[in-house]
Amino acid sequence: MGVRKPTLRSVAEAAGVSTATVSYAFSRPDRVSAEARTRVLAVAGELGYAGPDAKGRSLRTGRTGAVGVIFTTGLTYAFTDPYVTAMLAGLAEALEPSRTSLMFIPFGEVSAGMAPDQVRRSVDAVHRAMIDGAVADGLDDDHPAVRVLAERGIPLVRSNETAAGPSVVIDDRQAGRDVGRHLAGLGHRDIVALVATPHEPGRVVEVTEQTPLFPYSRLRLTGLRESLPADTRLRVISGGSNSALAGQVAARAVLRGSERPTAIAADSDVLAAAVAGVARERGLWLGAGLSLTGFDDQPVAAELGLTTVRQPVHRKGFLMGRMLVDPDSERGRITLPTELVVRRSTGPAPSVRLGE
Amino acid sequence: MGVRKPTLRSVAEAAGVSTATVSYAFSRPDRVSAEARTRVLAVAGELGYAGPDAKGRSLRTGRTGAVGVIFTTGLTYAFTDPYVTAMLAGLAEALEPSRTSLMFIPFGEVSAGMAPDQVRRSVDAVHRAMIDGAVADGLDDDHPAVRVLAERGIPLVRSNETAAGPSVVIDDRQAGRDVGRHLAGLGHRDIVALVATPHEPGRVVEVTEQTPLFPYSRLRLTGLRESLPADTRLRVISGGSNSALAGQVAARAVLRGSERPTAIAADSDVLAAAVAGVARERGLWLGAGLSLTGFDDQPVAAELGLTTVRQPVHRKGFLMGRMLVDPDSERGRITLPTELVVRRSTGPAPSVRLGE
DNA sequence: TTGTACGCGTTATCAC
DNA sequence: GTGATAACGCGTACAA
Repeated sequence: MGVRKPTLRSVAEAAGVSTATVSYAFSRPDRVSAEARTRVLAVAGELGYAGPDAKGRSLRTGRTGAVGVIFTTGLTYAFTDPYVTAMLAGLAEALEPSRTSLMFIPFGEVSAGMAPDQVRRSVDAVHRAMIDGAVADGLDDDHPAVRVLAERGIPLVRSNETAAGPSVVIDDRQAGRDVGRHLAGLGHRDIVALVATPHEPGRVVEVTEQTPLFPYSRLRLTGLRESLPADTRLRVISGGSNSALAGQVAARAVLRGSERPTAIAADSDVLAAAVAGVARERGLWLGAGLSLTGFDDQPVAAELGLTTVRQPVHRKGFLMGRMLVDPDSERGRITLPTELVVRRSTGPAPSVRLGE
Repeated sequence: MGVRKPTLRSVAEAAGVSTATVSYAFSRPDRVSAEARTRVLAVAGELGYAGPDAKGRSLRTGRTGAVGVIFTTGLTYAFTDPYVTAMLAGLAEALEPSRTSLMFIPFGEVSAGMAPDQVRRSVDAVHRAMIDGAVADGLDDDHPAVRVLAERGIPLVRSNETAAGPSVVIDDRQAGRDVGRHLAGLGHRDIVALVATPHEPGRVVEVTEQTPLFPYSRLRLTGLRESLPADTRLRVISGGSNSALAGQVAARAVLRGSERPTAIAADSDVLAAAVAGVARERGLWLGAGLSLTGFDDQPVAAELGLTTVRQPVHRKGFLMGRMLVDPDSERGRITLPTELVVRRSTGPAPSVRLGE
């Protein structure tokens, strides 16, 4: 006596109707007589049949009712990043009306010299994910995950400007220029750009041409460079992936010794907040001894009086979700506005530099 | 000429082999000769076949490679709650080795008088979710989501003590007693317990016997009551679901006028942090004019010098995940320890009360 | 309402 | 050791 789970077919047999009738009784009540329906439901109840199986249904319909989010940072980090959570909130809001679920797909950090076996396993995860569409932030066109999704024919919406295909973006290069112009206008000629790079935070690296960068960082740096006078000294460093720890170690390295810059342009408010903490330890006054900019304009920026670039993160997530779920929504690329919000963390560069 | 997506069968035909061979070529490389394998992969490449379809495979194997997380708070709120994100981080860590994905399933707030239609749609979402297992926090046994999962035969791990079945819990009642004993020992006899309730934050309600509470709140309140002397005045209020806003409105209501308590026991650090902010506005000194306790011991608690109950949230999530993916892991119920962390936000009750 | 192809792959079993 | 055969897995949609 197999006590196997009841199926739609077994219910149909027990109720003496066709499988189609059972299916309709559950999924399209109006397509079946009330009488037949109650009978089917009664039998189903007796047998402990809970309704059409999700896997069978999705095979048949070709849809899964879920949208994937590809993470390249490890979910543990992702959930602590306010940029990410804000975007997810917007995404969730867009999906809620259609009751579409969200699926989180962790993909290791490829560029950080991931072992081939690791890549393979990550690719497999993307391959196996039961999703109707996907969103991702900062994946270049040649990223394995992007390739796999394309092969599978799964629509992908990204939020980086380097993406070919549907995307919701900001003008990162222009934002970089805005920051550079602001700092240059205040007289800063020795600047450190602090970016996040895809590796475990804790180790400080000097960023060179060869260093793998997130697409947005590259664009912002381009903008930054363009807008700085030729005699500006610009160093680019990273303490690892976007986190307080990365900001701390980087700030400690930079603010120690005589090579201290007059301004630090951080690539996120999270990094900037960490720098602010270290600056305070060192007795540096933001906007005086050290100027500091962030990015995103998360709540922490206002709290700290941080000059930063405001971008509509929540809206970004919302629009990405809409592109996937709403067939009537705008296609192609949507560019959202950014705005430099000047607060008290930036000020005139110290006018006299010793040792020059 | 249908340009339909290639299937395993079409690849098999094109390569002149059986479907089994193609399947093995992708999923069990060792089960097929290297020669046949390369041929199959070559043909697959030509046809643009990306490998076995996830939906077909999952129907056949009965597995989806994902576990669900049931949310009753709206994803938008969830992502901003440090308790939730910490638990998710732990969960993600447990799932990562098996490359299991995480699926977020929003379920409206049932107890808050959800419309029947809403309930139905939420139930459907749980029904349709393609998951092998699920975790949930604070769902009672009679919650619709719990019922559906049981009917579907999907393993569920919860983190509330009221759960029958697998769970990872803390002793909430004991934690409540610890808080009560601490406050009573400091002489407090007029206490407000501030809890989260499942409704939109912003409106303050006095909690009565009939008010729907999260299971953990009920237990903590029981413990709190047990440990307070008989002459203690205890009021229980809520400003809505766990959030800064809920804490703010509740604190404003409570700290205004002559009915002000000498201590507030908040059910989370998030709520307590909000209370601390309002207290500061009112010129109340924590630990002197007003004593305040939190719950969870999130980083913010240490920052604010908040007396709170420490619970291993990350570990909770990790163990829940392990129970689902690791068949060798401990079954049944795991109880994790809590600890009252006394900081400067609690102090002796003002010795003389006016108006008594 | 019902009969019945069809969606796509997996895996035990068998034959060489 | 390799490859093929064929029986599933569960529901949906179209035609009758």
